[in-house]
Amino acid sequence: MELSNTAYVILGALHERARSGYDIKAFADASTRHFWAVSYGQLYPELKRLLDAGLIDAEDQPTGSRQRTLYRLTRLGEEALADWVSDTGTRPCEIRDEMLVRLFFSDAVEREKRAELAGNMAARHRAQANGLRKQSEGKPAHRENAMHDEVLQFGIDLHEHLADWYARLAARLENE
Amino acid sequence: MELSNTAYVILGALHERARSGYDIKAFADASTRHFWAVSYGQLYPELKRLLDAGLIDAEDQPTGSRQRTLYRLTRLGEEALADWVSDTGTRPCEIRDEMLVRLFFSDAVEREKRAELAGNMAARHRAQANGLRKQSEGKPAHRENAMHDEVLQFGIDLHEHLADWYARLAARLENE
DNA sequence: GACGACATGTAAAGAGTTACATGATTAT
DNA sequence: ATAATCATGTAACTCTTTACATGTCGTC
Repeated sequence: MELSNTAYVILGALHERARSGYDIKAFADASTRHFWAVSYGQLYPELKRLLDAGLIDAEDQPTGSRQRTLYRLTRLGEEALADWVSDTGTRPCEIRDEMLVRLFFSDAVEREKRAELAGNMAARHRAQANGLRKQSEGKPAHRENAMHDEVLQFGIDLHEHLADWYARLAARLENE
Repeated sequence: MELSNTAYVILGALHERARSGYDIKAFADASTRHFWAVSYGQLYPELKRLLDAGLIDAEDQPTGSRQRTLYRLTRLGEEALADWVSDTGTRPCEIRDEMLVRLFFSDAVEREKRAELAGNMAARHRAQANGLRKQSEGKPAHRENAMHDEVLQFGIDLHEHLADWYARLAARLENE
């Protein structure tokens, strides 16, 4: 049975430790968000599917009268995750950037608008780089999750590159 | 009435000149594809909506008995496009990269697999950079569409950056 | 007592892809 | 001839977001 990529993000989150749905969401927001976002609308139905498929187990663990379901990987789930990660086949990297579409068609508007748009894009990526950097400063490196740190650094470098690129463009457009 | 971003890509394509649906798709594939892809499944229904909304005109222009509908912007469509491009407000840049998700969780597999994955990602972006470069080599610069060339160069630089980044990671993982 | 974090979920809508179906024209 | 390109479209499906609904726990 085919699993969605989001399902594998869930399996990956549970590979580290048992988590609640809320916790999985928090994990994704704090780590995969910049290249794979997950919303509650997908998360909870997906957890049900993974449970039915026997890839995860559920355990009730309420705090007082606040309900809480802890999920953990089954051996089957562990295997499914390992198999999936082992596939090194090429897949497309999808980018959808509304501001870049506007920039692409911005010959239709005045130079000032174009420069402003480019400047805002630079700021957007600078902010994102800073947000990711703040994440990386907090926690010490874990040997068993070295790739988590690599990918975080990847995001910082990427958004720094993008911020620099748009800043240069904005400067050129301002002095045109 | 709210238009989708894809609708604006269509308006933008028609801003340059009148085009058929097929031609709009070819334009998008050759220019906006690397940051905003468009499929036939969206394109033709969207053309109908834009027609109903009065933002574009349709003219029948068959070649022999092969049907062909040429679309062009109305004044209303021209205004809608200019208004949309003039909005410099910040919008998120969405990235969804399945291979990067695998890389993120690849602590679960052997070093060789990790290195192979990173190497394949480097190759993927190198190929994409080369594809975009080929596009840019063909045609001479047009003053009235300067931003088209800027955004194309943006794509080349971006994928070159990504290819370099993953190549360095792959090298590090191989020598670990 | 109020606020922020913890916690679970659904319904509806929207966006987008894939696969299919059909047929004409042009270049090799 | 036959393959590539030009050309139009739909149906089914998948994915994802948004908005809503509900309630608890810990802290200021």
